[in-house]
Amino acid sequence: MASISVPKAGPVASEGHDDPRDRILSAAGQEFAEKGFEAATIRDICTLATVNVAAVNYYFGDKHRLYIESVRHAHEERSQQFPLPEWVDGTAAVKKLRDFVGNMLQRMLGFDHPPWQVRLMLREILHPTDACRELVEDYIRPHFTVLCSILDELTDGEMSPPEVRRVGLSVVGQCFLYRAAGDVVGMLIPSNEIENLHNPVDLADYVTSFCLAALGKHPPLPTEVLLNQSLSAASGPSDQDVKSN
Amino acid sequence: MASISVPKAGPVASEGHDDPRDRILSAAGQEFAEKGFEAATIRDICTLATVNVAAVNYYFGDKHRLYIESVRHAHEERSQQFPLPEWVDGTAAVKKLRDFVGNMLQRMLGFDHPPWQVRLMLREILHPTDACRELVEDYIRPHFTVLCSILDELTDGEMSPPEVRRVGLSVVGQCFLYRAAGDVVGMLIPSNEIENLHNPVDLADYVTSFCLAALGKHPPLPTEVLLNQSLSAASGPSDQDVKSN
DNA sequence: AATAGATTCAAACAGGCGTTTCAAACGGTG
DNA sequence: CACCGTTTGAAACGCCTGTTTGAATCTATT
Repeated sequence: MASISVPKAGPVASEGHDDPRDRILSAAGQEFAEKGFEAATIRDICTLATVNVAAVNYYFGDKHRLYIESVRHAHEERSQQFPLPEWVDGTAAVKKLRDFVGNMLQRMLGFDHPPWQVRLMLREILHPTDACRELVEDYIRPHFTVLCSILDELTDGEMSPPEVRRVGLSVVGQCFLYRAAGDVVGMLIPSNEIENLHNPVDLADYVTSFCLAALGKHPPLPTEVLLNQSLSAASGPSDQDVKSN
Repeated sequence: MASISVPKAGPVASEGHDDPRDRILSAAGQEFAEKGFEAATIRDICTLATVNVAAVNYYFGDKHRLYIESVRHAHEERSQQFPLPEWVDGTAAVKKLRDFVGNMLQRMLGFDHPPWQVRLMLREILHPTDACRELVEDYIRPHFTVLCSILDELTDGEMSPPEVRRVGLSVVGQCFLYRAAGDVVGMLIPSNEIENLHNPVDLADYVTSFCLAALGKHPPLPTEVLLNQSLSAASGPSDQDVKSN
């Protein structure tokens, strides 16, 4: 009784995408991302995954453990899709910052509709549950650490680590708003303006410029056209294709 | 049948705080804020409000309309608690910006634990439902408009309205991160650092300085001690009071 | 082919949910 | 007091939830 049979808990578990376990994980991620833990139902998940309701209990034990696993699955997948940029030695810190911001915005906002993985992770960030700590340590902290090291390099150690972290949060915050409160932003800003100024690419240029100007590494802001050009020109292997290695 | 009896829909509805309708509204706000729409149960709400379950149907019709009303109730209460700052003619734009940011952070982060009103509104911002549009028009847009006018004044019209809005979102985003993703921020930053650098007052100084520096209205960033002093000194009457102790 | 285990399935379970019912209690008015 | 509309109360109604059951089916080894 109750001894949740763990059928394939071994390391070699899921490869084929028609593995029922994978299908459940994927369906659960989408449902949890869209409706949240409470509102998503096991029946809907199983219908979407074309498996019987009992399969959830069979593979994961219960709904809560399915949720935990689906969050892990989501951020592992997303890590592979958008790996951290890597730069050759000697890359200018300014370019690194622009690449990083571009990568972060691409990851957060996506090209079109952001995939369910991002929305699921966002839910966990906004209303943390057990799955949060792992998400932070495996996914968020590594990214944030890279950002801080870029900022530190950029300012030649003029700022203390705590100050660097604060600036890092400023950078993240500017991007995060669009992801977390995107609907409200869309209500505050005319739609044509959103396309022109608030798309991932232009936003990356803008946020970078804003940050550089604040740090005194660039002229003050209302000179964006020039900055856009210089930054776009400077960005060799552009965003999104970061995984050039 | 089903003609939801609206007992006191008239203008003079609720004053005394032992009005059952008010008690339900308050209890519902807390429950919805803490658990979300789906997870909050009418039975728990009614227990908290010390009324019978039937009272919800009697006063509000159903759970959904109770939710809508509780969101409205929350942002109306919060608007009174933290009204927009008002300045005498001739107040420096720099000071206005600092006041505005301070007010926003106090409203978002509160002195200690943010009250349920803020958390309920946050839920609506993050996962908008029917109640969102009203929240935006009555609460968020007025604030954002004030911020934009301050930024416009600050830059002497050097920036176009769209550019001003973009800078406005940068300011909001930096504050919003702490409210929406506060738990994750707490995991990324050492706790003593949070108290020292990430409290509402110091954050207001920092965000203001960051923005001013980016706009070229102040020296670049790593000179915060000086800026802090000048800004704090400049802040005359209001600041909604940051509890002067 | 036979066996043993892993996996799937339809069906049912107990419990909690939002909502409704209808009678009792209330409170001001003739 | 008797009246009547308003408000409260305990109990019940379906419905849907997560979970479990036990038999049927598949898969691979003997």
